[in-house]
Amino acid sequence: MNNIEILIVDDEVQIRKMLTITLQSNDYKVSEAINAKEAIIKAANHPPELILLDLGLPDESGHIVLQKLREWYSKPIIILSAHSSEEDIVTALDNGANDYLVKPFRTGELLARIRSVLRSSNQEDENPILYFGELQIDLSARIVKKNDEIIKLTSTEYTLFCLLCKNEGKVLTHHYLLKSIWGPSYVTQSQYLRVFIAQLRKKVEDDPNRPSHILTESGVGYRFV
Amino acid sequence: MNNIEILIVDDEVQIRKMLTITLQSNDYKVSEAINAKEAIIKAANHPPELILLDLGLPDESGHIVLQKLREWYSKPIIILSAHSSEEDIVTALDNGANDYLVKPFRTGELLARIRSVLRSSNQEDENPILYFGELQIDLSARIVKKNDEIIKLTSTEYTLFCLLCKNEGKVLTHHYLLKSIWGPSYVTQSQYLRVFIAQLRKKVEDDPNRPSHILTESGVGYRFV
DNA sequence: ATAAATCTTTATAAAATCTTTACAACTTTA
DNA sequence: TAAAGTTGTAAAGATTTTATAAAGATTTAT
Repeated sequence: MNNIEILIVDDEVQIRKMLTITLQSNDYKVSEAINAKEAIIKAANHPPELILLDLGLPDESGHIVLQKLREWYSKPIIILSAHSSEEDIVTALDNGANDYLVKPFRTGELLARIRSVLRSSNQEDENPILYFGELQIDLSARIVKKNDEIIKLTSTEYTLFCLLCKNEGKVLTHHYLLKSIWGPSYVTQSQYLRVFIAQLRKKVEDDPNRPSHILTESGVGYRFV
Repeated sequence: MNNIEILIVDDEVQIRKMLTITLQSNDYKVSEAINAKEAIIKAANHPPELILLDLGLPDESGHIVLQKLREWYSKPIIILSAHSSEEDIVTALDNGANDYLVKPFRTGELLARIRSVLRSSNQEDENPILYFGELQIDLSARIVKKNDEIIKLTSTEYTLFCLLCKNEGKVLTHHYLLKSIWGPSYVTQSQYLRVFIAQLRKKVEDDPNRPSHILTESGVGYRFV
């Protein structure tokens, strides 16, 4: 079970049953509505990740249900309908349906179309932000803040700082840092490291003379806490 | 003309002609490719907003073209195919196609499905106007205003500006910007970017010498705030 | 077909960053 | 504590990156 919930809206019990079995055996969580009224209520009370909507409902046209849902519901809606007229299809798509399948449809195709619309609706990017006391590093935005103010770091400074932060608490050797940032042919250039560590401390530390985050491990390397 | 460009990939001249006329009369800008090789090259050199891809190409299967495109192209691809087998449909959808239409298709339905996938790829249904201080960007109308006055941006300038605005606060690398706007074969042409950033600043910033919105992250890329 | 607009390329000045140097300050060890 | 080895810092010089204008090429509109 992957916890993706799909709401089936259809008045025919055989179709609901068939869809439910198909979807459940493909690890979706299913809920059902048998008419327009119930569809609106169920969608509102417990919004699913996707809605499969029949157009031929007993109490109200599926087109109306679609319009009402789209006033607030922005996740995918796939129309399943016995009507194959171009007018129905165009109307439904322009009212915000993400796809339109004519009954009888093939199960594999339905599942593929479900995967397709879920894929394109779930393109949200997660934003991993690291927090260390007054410091925060937004890796996807490539931004470092101290007390909520942006600190301007050069490309190399940022790379070095990230490497230290990602290995919080660990001692990173001169050798390792030089190899990671400047490449294997620079492992002897310890002076680079000293210059950049000093610059970083000047920007990041409250008192660069008594660093509280970037600590020196004499003879070995540096450690971030 | 709304400047939304669609690439038609089909080896049959009648179909290309029909599609071109249909799309152009609906205000789309059209380019054409007659085989797999040309499709890849044209998409890479000048990425369109949407690709209509025939599966039956003379030099290589459309399935392969789809896979190659999806390695970097993230905008909508709609398959147009004479094959209606479930296997073809499922394969194409799982390879990243956004929709699959069986030939012969109805023109109105094609246009509705194009509108549908473009709508969900732009995801700005809720708030199609972005505000940043004195600037506002109407994504659906493709209009940028500064202090309520329309700023005239060329197509490329607008695409670049949109990309920056949609990722407000994030640093976008040269590589990413070049790949998104000019295609993967232009990732080394940083000078393009500098020229267009300069032009954008001249139009958008109060003082182009001291930009307040489009910031430079030296050695990395640009950031919009 | 011509004019206008836009894109691409080139050249160069300015700015930012990196590298190197010199020396001061600190740590470790005997 | 003194000597030796390490580390920190500032600043000058070298290099890379960026900004900008403008000329040439291409595309688009009339």
